[in-house]
Amino acid sequence: MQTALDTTKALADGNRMRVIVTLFEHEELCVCQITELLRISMATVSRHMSILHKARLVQSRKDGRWVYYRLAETFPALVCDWLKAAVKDSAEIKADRLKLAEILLCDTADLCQRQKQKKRNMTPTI
Amino acid sequence: MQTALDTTKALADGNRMRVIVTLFEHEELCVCQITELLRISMATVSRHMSILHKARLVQSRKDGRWVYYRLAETFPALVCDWLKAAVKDSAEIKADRLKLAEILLCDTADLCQRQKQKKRNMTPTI
DNA sequence: CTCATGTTTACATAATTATCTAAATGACAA
DNA sequence: TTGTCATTTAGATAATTATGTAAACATGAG
Repeated sequence: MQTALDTTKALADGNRMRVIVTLFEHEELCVCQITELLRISMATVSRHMSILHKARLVQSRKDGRWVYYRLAETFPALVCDWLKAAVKDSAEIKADRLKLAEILLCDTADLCQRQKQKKRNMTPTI
Repeated sequence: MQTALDTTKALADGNRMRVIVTLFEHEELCVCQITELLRISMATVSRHMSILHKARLVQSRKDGRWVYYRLAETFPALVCDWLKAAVKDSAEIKADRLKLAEILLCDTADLCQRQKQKKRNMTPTI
């Protein structure tokens, strides 16, 4: 039962579900692209991807300094079919689709820069 | 996406998953039968069933003082098929199968009594 | 109605999970 | 090597979830 439970637990988080659904439509995404999509810290994205990986829902490929994630071949086909249908009309998912189209227009390296940029532009508190 | 998320969250707990899998094989179960199976407090069982109900995975029927739960017609068929296959060889689920066979031999009323009995037999701490 | 009984809800607490910042790791580039 | 950059891991904290006890609710029996 643990394996099935790992699967449901991995999918029981909004951010992780958004990543999975996005991967239905885009072969692979690197961490900084996902970070830009979800707008949470890169460290948190990394932890989410690790949970998805341990549940064997995604697999990763390292290309230089970048790590790309894609759906794993072990992703349960029936769950995949169900989820695709279940989120078809979701407003949140539609918004992600548009957002990702924008993100894909950017160069990957620029995206990562953008993360840093945000930090530098932070108005110091106090 | 929220509906899909409610589904995965509802299934992302060991006790709730055990109940669902048990309901694959038994048309309906009352709260005290589930309580006896899971060996947690009746109040907690009630909350778990409420979560499953809100996610539209189970439906309930009231018969006098008893409440019976069964799989809902809205339970996603693909998830059902996946889960059945995924837990087929689970030791935990097999044990539940045996345990439930025992439970079904008892009269429903007696089962509830048994819960009380346990309390009375508790050796008082200090 | 009153009482006993099965279930649910309220409240408090323990356990788990999500998140951030900062430090560590691994890989390319100069 | 040394520095820089993308990612991961550590450590701390906030938020969520699971659980038990006790009180409230609902229903059948006398």
